[in-house]
Amino acid sequence: MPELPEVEVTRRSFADRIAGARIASLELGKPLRWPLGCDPASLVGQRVLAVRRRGKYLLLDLEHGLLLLHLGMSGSVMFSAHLGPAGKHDHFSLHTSQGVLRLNDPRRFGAVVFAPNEHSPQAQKLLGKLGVEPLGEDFVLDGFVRALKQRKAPIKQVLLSGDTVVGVGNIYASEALFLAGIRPTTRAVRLSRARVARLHDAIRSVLARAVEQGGSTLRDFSNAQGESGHFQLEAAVYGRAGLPCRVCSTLVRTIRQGQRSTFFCPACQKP
DNA sequence: CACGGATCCTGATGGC
DNA sequence: TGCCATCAGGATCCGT
Repeated sequence: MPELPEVEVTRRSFADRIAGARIASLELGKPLRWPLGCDPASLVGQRVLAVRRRGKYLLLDLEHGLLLLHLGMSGSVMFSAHLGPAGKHDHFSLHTSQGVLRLNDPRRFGAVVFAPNEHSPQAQKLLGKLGVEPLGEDFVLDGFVRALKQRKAPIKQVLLSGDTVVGVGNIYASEALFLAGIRPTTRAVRLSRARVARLHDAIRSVLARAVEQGGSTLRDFSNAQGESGHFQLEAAVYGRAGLPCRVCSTLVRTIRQGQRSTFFCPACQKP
C-alpha cells in the first residue's frame, strides 16, 4: 500500500531518531516474503548508521552491511522507545539502544533482507532492476521519452512496473495520468514527446506534494511516530468510480489492468 | 525479451 | 461466530 511518498514519510519520521542506535536484539514473527538472509545474532551489537530510501525500499545502513525493508501492500513501520509486546501482525522487531523499530504487516508481502553491501548479489537482486528516482535529478525528460519509446504495454502498467521510474504505485499512477490528461490504456510507445513531458511533470508534482502532505492520500497511513497525514490531498480519480470528475463532471470510470484497478476520466484523459 | 497472468497472505466489506 | 465472493497501497515468477 505504501507508495513512494508513504515510504519517504516513514523514513523521515524515524531516520534521525534511530541514527547511531546500537542493536540489542531481534524479534521475528511469521515469515515475510523472503528470509532475512543472515543469522540474526550477527546483527546484535552493530550500530544503525543511517536510513535511506530507494524506490519503495528503506535501507538501514549498519556498520557491516544493510537491511532492506519493504512494506509490501499492508506494511507499516513504528519506531518508539515505548513499544509494547509484539502483536499478531508484528513480524520484525529491532530492539536498539534508542528504541524499537517494528514492522507490522498483516498480509506479509513485505520483507526485511540483510545484504553485506549495496552492490552484493543479495542487494542487487532486489534493487538491481529499479528505474530512476522520480524526485531525483536523474529523472530527466529525454531519458523518460527514450525509455517509454521502447514499451508497447499500456502506460499505466509501465509506470507500475517500476523498471523505468520507481515509486509510482496503483494510486499515484492513476492520479499522475489524470494530471497529465493521458488515458491509462494508451500504449507507452504511442505517447508524443509533449505528452510524456506532461506526464513527467505530473509524476514529480503528485509525488512531491504527497510527501509534503505526509502521505495524506492513503486513508489509514501513519508514519513511524503514529501520526497520520493531513488528508488535504484528495484523490482526483482514484477510488472515485461513478463520481463526477472534479474538473469536468464527467463520471469517473474504473477498469482492470493486470489485476489492478485503474481510475480515469474518459473526457479529460485522451487515448 | 517484453508482456500478461497467476501467485503469495490476511482482513474488510457487502450480498445472499 | 453464517458463508461466499470480491477487493485491497506490491512485485516476482513463469509461460509465451
